[in-house]
Amino acid sequence: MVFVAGLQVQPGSGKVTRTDVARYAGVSTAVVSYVINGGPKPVAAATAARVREAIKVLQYQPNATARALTMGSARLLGMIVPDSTNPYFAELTDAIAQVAAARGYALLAANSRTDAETERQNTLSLVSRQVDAIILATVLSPSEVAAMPVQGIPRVLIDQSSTVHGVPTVSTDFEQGAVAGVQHLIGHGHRDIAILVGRDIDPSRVDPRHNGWKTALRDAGLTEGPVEFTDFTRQGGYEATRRLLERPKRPTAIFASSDLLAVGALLALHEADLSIPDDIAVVSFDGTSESEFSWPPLTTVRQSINLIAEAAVRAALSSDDSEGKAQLLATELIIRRSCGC
Amino acid sequence: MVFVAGLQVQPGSGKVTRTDVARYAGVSTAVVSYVINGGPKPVAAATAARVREAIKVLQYQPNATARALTMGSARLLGMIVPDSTNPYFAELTDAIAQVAAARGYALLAANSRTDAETERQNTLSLVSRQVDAIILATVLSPSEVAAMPVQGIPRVLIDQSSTVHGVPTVSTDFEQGAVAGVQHLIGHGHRDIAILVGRDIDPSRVDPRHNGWKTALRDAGLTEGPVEFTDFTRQGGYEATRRLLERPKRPTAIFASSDLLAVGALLALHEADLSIPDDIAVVSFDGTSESEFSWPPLTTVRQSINLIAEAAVRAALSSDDSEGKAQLLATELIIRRSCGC
DNA sequence: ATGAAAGCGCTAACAG
DNA sequence: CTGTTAGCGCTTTCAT
Repeated sequence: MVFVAGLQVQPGSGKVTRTDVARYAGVSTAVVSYVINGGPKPVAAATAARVREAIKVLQYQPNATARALTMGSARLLGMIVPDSTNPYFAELTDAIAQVAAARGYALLAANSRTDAETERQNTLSLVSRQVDAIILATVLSPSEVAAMPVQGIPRVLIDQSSTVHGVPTVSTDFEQGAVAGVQHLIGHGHRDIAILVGRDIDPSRVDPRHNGWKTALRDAGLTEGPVEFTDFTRQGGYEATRRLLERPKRPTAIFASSDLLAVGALLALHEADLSIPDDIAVVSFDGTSESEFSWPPLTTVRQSINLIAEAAVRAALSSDDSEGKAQLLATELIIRRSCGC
Repeated sequence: MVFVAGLQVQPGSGKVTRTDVARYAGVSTAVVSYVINGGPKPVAAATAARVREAIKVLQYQPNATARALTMGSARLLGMIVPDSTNPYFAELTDAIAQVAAARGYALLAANSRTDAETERQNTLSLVSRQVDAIILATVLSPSEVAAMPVQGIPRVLIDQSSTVHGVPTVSTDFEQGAVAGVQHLIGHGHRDIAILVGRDIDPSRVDPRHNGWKTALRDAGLTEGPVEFTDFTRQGGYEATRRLLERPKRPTAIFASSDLLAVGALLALHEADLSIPDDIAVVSFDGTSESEFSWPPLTTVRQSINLIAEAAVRAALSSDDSEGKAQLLATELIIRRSCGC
């Protein structure tokens, strides 16, 4: 315990409030606010210096909770993803946190574990914590999303193409990306191209990547290859691929709708002693770092995580509805060894 | 807009406060608190029912910020990791969030990007947000950690063996784990075992896994194999392994001190057309899901993420200093194909 | 069993 | 340029 100028001071221990700083600097609490926030009123240079000195000596840290109560904003963004350990979402969450931090916002991320009820709870929790907006990769249907009670907190949908009335969407153009990936395989001469698709909670919803695969095949005059639905995990990709290999006729190429699925597929293929890409070629979707270091490295349809992060945060923080539309971001085909180039 | 019992109600839009609920239910705000929190005062069954009805109709969500101000706790835990996209930390963060959620706490996670200054900023940010505790995988030295002004907020160190006075530590027993992994390689007959180690910001600090490797080698009467320091990334593992392969004498086995490093190593090995485990065996550390799906699947020293999460949250939330010590958790050797078993 | 009111730390309108 | 004060939404003591 230290005594400074007759005041009892315990740097770093108990909570130091703005009142302590004011007393130490011999000013009112308002003045402390003015110097901390640079306004709204001017403060004499000498006074400001005394306040700053007091802040330093007392190791004062403003209480963001109190500030949030007063201001009606905690400068906090919320985010919900279906699987926070999926590298794609891990990278995306990180990117969004960086962009948000640059604007002075922190990111409170939640994991719905691909469960509707958990997502609802996550949403309620974020709402009660007064986040300024929620960036949401939902597992709910548009009508269910619309029905959530969010106290007027803005939301931004990511990672899907369907739209919810009044809720802006920022997403990769899954369908076009899938078209590009499958066309690349077709360009290699493949006629029998399978697809691995994530199973959706809502069976009526179709993955746009599935549509893109169909489109590319149809446009090339090819018949649709086998389709395997599975969990959006490495294990899911592994199991789906094993089922694929048990079929009477083996496809010559696989389009996996995520890196995770592709990584699982690779293992199944290796275990079956198949050579990649000679016996069977693989193209995946996402372009996470993991796809770069698999064996063989995956040719992949890369989503631009940075652009999504930028656009999502901008949409989340823009109060004007000028951005109330759906934004579709382009993909980039990354050529590596798994396609046979 | 809806009118209920003469009151103007807009479910889901503007903020509904406890005052609105009280008015709608025809009670005082105190009573609303009593029924929401189940105390501290009893409420007549009929009154409670009216309040609950009002909450439902108005879609009232308590304001956690205001509650935090009053209670002095936001029921929020903070966490800082050096790389949130490293699957190990992604899985650990998720596990901690689950454990925290079970106790009614949310988790605010930050990424220091292995940068000391960023970690300091992250810490300050969490402190000002009044988190109840900070779970920290630090890149700072013990004295630097101790020097941080944290306003008395408790911290728990994870992912390291060194201790900071007064700060409890929960960590895997890195050294023993490394010993087990290297011994396994020795048991396979390897005499020339290299190690891949993460480069530390603080060069004076040695990775306990490095020590474990030395110990196992010494105890077996073997000379130390080559050591490669590198970034704690897949790319880092890749580059380190390429350097390893350029050396005059190639080791017959590699101990990688993380899955990420091992995955990078695998790619370098494949590119060099080396057969794993025949030409060169690999054992890694962590036991993330990624290690299970690489080719070949990695024999790995698994950290118990769930135990770490449990212990870290318990330590973070226990005010008594009974847990003020260092806890070292045991590892488990997972045998897969990369070691040659 | 219920209500009135103080107070958590901060901001900003208003007054000097 | 500086100070006083009301109020953000909630909890809880103290009255009734």
